Amino acid sequence: MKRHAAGTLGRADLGERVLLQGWVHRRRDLGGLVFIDLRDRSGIVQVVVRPEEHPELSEVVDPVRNEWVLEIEGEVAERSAGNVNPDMATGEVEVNADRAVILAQSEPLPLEGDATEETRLRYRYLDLRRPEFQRNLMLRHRVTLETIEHFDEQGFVHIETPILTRSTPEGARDYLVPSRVQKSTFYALPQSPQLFKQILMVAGLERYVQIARCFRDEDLRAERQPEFTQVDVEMSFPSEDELFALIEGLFARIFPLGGIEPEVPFPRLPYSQAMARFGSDRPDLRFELEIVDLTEVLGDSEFRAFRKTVSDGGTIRGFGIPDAAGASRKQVDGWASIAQSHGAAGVLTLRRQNGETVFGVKDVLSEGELEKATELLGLEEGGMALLVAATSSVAAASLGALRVELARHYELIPEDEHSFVWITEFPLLEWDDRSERWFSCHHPFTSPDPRDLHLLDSDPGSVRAQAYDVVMDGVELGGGSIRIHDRQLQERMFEVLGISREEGRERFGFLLDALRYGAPPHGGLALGLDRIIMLMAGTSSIRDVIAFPKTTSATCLMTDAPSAVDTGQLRELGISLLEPGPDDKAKS
RNA sequence: GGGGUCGUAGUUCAGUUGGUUAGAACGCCGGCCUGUCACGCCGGAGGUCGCGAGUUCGAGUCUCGUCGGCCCCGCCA
Repeated sequence: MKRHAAGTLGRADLGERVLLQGWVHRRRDLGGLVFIDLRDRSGIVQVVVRPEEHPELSEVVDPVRNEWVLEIEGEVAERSAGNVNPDMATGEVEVNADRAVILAQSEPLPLEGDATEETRLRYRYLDLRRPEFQRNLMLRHRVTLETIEHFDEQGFVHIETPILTRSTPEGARDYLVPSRVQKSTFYALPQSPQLFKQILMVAGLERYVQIARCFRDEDLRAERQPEFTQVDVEMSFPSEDELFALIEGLFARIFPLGGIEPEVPFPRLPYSQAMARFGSDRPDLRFELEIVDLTEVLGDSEFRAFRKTVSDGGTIRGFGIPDAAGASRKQVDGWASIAQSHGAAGVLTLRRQNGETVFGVKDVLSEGELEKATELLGLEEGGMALLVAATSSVAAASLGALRVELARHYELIPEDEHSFVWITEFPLLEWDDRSERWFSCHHPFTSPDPRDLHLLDSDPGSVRAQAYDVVMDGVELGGGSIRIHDRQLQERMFEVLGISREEGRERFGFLLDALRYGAPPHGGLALGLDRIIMLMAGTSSIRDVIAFPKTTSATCLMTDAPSAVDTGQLRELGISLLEPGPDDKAKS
């Protein structure tokens, strides 16, 4: 007999003989009557065992406990009116069992629904049994399929690129894999298939897509794992508009699977504006709290901290929050420490109460200054503004973080709304004080904006890139750029980045070579699949949409990876350890 | 690398100013129960208070160190 899906049974199956196989979700033994909620991937159905009618069956079922695996045969029956369970998808019916086989026993689970994440990660296979996890993984499956199909329809080809590749020590730290055959050399796991996809364009594939695993040996966050999945895209002869439309089309197709209907096309916001108005290159636009520049208005005030900041080239910025004037000293202190963690000295408040604006520090601002600030901040009765005086980047970072914190605190975020936005015109380069050189904001193959090309030598910091990010609800979902396809320009970029001719040859020679043989204009982007699913599933950590994620210290609690290896393996690789491992048992 | 927070029964937690035998719920074990659906009722077992030092007559509680989970900063071209 064919196996039936427990969660799909209903009135349509009345009188049907069914075979069920699944887990005992819960067992209720009333003595002369036993109920078993049997669960499989599709859901749960109630099975009834009547010892009086089937004594032999009763004997089988008697020792059964939660999470044992059973095979049940029986007939689908209607529940009498008073016994219907309206909270259950299959609540109108039940299965009268006449045969039962124990397929597997189970010890009591070391885990309940509300277990700590540590316990849940150790017994991941048990946690994954929970319906919400199964839903998340099935959603991920669906989105992956739809994504590949979307790109297929647009003429893209799914191509796999190497996992064992070469280290390109610009950017994130590489995961290294020692070569046994070539002693003392290492492969690196790809941080992204960047160079390969560009080379595929040179190879004439024109349109490439890959569901690609990427690896970065950097510290973790709720939305960052050492290995993660990108929807990696590259196309020849592109325009930004075409690329944007392609991704908007994808989002319009996949997000409804999570009950979200994006409005296309997405608005576009230049990076400089995003930083100035929202203090972030991934602004959450579901709420206002827009940042205002008060340098002009307050820079000349009696308040010494303001004067000093401005004379040192800094700025004074802030934003107003309606109905926040009643915030306690303790709350403001908490916000100050958020600003401090981003490098600011603290925060200052402006409160609008009883028709006048009061600054946190008494008697240092003139009435005119207060008036102008009130107007610029849009402060109304009962409102409060938080101000930060600092360098432009510290002010932006602090206020950007506070903007999100305050919106959460005052519940200004409409959780059922969503905002998609393209952040465009990223800077090409960023100065690093420590190593005293320019670094690429995106990567060294990003094309400068042709309009700014003439500034490349005279004022590299103000050159814009043909680079863009796509952002949803304050989360960066992906980013990309139009690439350099001209060898001379690429070599010039290396020069600006302080990468010598020899160095460039050694690290990226194959790309430079490829660019000599008719490289088409090309560009693309990569989307963080884990983050997309996370937002669709409505969770706040990508661990919830990855079957086997790692902890914040990059370990796997289930497998205990990474682990020490025996000395024989190391010897074969020509490796000796400077420090003994954590559980170095000197296995040999 | 830095900051915050948590770690007590199989699980989730409570545990007062340091003071007798460390509690609860769920789970587990035994018994009863024919319409339950978080079934109910009666009884029982279960603890290296993450680990290691220290202070003290006495430490789950205080101090230092250490390990681990989570969040954040740095980092993530």
